[in-house]
Amino acid sequence: MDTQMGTHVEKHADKHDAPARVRFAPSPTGYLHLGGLRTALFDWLHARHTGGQFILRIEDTDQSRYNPDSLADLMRGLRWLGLDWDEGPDIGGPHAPYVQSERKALYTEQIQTLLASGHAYRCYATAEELTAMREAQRAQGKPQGYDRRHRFLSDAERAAFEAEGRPSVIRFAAPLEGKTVVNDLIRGEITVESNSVLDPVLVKSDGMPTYHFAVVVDDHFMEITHVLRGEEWISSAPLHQQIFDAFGWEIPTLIHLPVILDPSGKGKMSKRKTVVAGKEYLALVHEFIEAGYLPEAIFNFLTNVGWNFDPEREIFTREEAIERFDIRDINPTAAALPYPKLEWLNGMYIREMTDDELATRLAPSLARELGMREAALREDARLLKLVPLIRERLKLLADGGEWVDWAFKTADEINYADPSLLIGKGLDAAQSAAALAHGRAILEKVEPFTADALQAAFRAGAEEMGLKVGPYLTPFRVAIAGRTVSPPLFESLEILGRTETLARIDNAHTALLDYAAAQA
RNA sequence: GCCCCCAUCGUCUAGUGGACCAGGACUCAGGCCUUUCAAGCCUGCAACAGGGGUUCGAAUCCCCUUGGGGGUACCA
Repeated sequence: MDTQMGTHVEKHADKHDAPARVRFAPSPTGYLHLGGLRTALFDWLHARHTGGQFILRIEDTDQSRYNPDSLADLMRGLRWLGLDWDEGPDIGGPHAPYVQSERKALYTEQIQTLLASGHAYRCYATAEELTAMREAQRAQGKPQGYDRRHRFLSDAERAAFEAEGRPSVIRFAAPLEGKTVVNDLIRGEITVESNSVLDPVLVKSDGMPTYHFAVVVDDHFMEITHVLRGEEWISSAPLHQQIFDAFGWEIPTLIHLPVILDPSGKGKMSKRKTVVAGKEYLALVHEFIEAGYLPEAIFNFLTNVGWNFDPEREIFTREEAIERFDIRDINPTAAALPYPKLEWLNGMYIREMTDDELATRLAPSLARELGMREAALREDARLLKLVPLIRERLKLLADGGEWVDWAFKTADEINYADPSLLIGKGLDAAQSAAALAHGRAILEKVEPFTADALQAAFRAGAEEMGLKVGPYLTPFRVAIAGRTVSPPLFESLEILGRTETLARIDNAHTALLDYAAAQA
């Protein structure tokens, strides 16, 4: 940290360096996606950087959209990335509860202030009435929005509606004149005509607050200092500003984060996986978890979209990110996620792991794929021997199975559906079969049955047959792994052992001869 | 339609008036290495949206145009 005092260029600390209270306030309507996780990450980074608090608050004022699986998914995603919260629905805190539907009494109490000061009023318009209004506006090419028809009701008119038993909502009475200025830390002043805020609903007819009202009340009472949220909220920021003003409260510092674009670069990222040019792009956090992405990689990746750790360095730890993160450096430009870079990063993190770490991280999904118990797999000697062979070949943990499954099968479970794969480059079926037979003799007698000894013997064998090493080895590779692409051959043979290896060579040899006969 | 936000390589970004004929990373192409595939190393392609200003000097400041995005609910 640069803390040179005494020079005239000293960086004076301002309020954005003080311990901040930052909330992540999702609505539990669906599964957490990468855009939401990025917002939470920036919230968390700022809270941790300043030594403040990261608060989780659930915005469930729309009960019709409530999804019971959502909260668990959300918390799982945050925990997976290591974003621990200091206050939240599960752990409570000084401003509990942290679920808006449980805070209804507070909103009901607070709306009285606005009603009394004339900053809010009851509106009795029905849904049908409002729909008709909008249709008429559209037909006339006018801006659509509430026309304040009940803002200036006389006492008699109001009494008539009440007597009728009409349900009502409470609307905000926006200033009719002047301009409203919203200050966004990274975008500067955003100015709109005050009356462009068309008296939105604050309290619905069921008595629940709308988002706009609840967010202001909660941010105030929870003493939130910084609000980081998606760019899609810019247009409602003037309303929030006006509500804060109506209460006479100080608005938190606002930072509207750039939206995350679709991988195609067109429009906001979808909450479901999208396919662009035949490639599938994931969107939900649980999908990334299941696909075998590492939280370290996602953390690193997301941190560098909309903010930049260091122009000359791509890989960094979370501690380093916390140290350097500064909300003032957030970039306001919308961004498409560079997915190929994420894969690269994931591979980088995999390559940094020790054998033991990688084995542990691989075990759960691999055990499932192999039909083994995780504990049994973790103790299986084969796993630890395979890990160094596949480490630099893995992009995702979930790819582990296709690299190592052959080692856990028996000879009869390896099938050669396409025997032509057993043929080495530049050879024909007969030559490859001959190579197999030739190598089989080596495998029978080589001592010890280790990678080094096998390598020496096979190199000599290739020379003996007048073949290049690559084509000579192909039949063996496919014979033991069932694929043309596999971990290094000699180490693989050592893991398999002599007996099992010979069984596979024999099966492959037979398959190849049958194939040659069929061709002839 | 109306309101608002944004604008550097294909993508993520550095750049806050001169150190920039614009730096890094991913992707892509070529090469080296090599038992397959990777990894690693080397080289290369590739951008300041356009037009006006301001200034001795603009990627950087201002204006316009264009393009992209967001919003326009008793959803968040």
